[in-house]
Amino acid sequence: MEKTLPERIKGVRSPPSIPRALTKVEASVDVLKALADPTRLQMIGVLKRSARPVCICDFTAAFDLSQPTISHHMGRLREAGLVEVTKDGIWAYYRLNPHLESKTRALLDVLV
Amino acid sequence: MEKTLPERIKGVRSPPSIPRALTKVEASVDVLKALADPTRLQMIGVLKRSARPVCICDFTAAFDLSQPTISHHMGRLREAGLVEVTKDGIWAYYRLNPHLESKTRALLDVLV
DNA sequence: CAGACGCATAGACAGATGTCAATGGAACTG
DNA sequence: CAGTTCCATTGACATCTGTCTATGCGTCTG
Repeated sequence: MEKTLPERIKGVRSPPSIPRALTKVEASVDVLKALADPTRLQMIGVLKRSARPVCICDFTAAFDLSQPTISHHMGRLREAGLVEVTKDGIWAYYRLNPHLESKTRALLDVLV
Repeated sequence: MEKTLPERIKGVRSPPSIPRALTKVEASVDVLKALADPTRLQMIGVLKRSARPVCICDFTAAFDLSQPTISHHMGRLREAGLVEVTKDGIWAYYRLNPHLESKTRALLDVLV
């Protein structure tokens, strides 16, 4: 990774090409992987539109998926740094990470 | 998919929640899946920054991946409608799809 | 304290994904 | 025409991913 497109070497035939530097990209990929699932993208949409943190039990009720699956998806979003959780007694409330990088924020603004 | 967060039913304990409509999201997910790979995201970056179509042989030379793997990744981008190919004799030139939806275009502007 | 409840973790499993070597096909060259 | 070159397709394989059931853990309530 992180290479430069080469000049065409095999000069036998007429060479085309456009050399270019490749950019660092790994961080974006982690966020994209986290968002590249319909359930998780909808979850993020709900959280982004919600003024207050949302109880995860509401997602469990809203999607046709088991409670552990919902928990798994939210965990993926948490690992990617997209959401934060706060516990209140028995409940877990999730909200968008308020300290998202501006690039990530811009991404969400486009997506949801 | 495409549901509404329910009113909290189990009124035994104090209920929280924020009902909300979930949005259609499938199209975005396909694009996100196509972009959620470091090789493909770099490819898209190169194509986006390039004024002219880029020969796929340049990607084969630039990445430490086999030719079939590069071809496979470019195929994924093509299936997602992100790039177009034109053949010139023996060579294949790829460019960004010039008719991307504005939302997709905005996504790429944020990402690369 | 005993039971109920919300949520996370563990384990299992099918299907998708990233990678490569081998092959095939189209187009150019001599 | 025979050989070469570029690229896509195929088949194989290990890993990742999404899903479920079962279980465990912390918290509340009677």
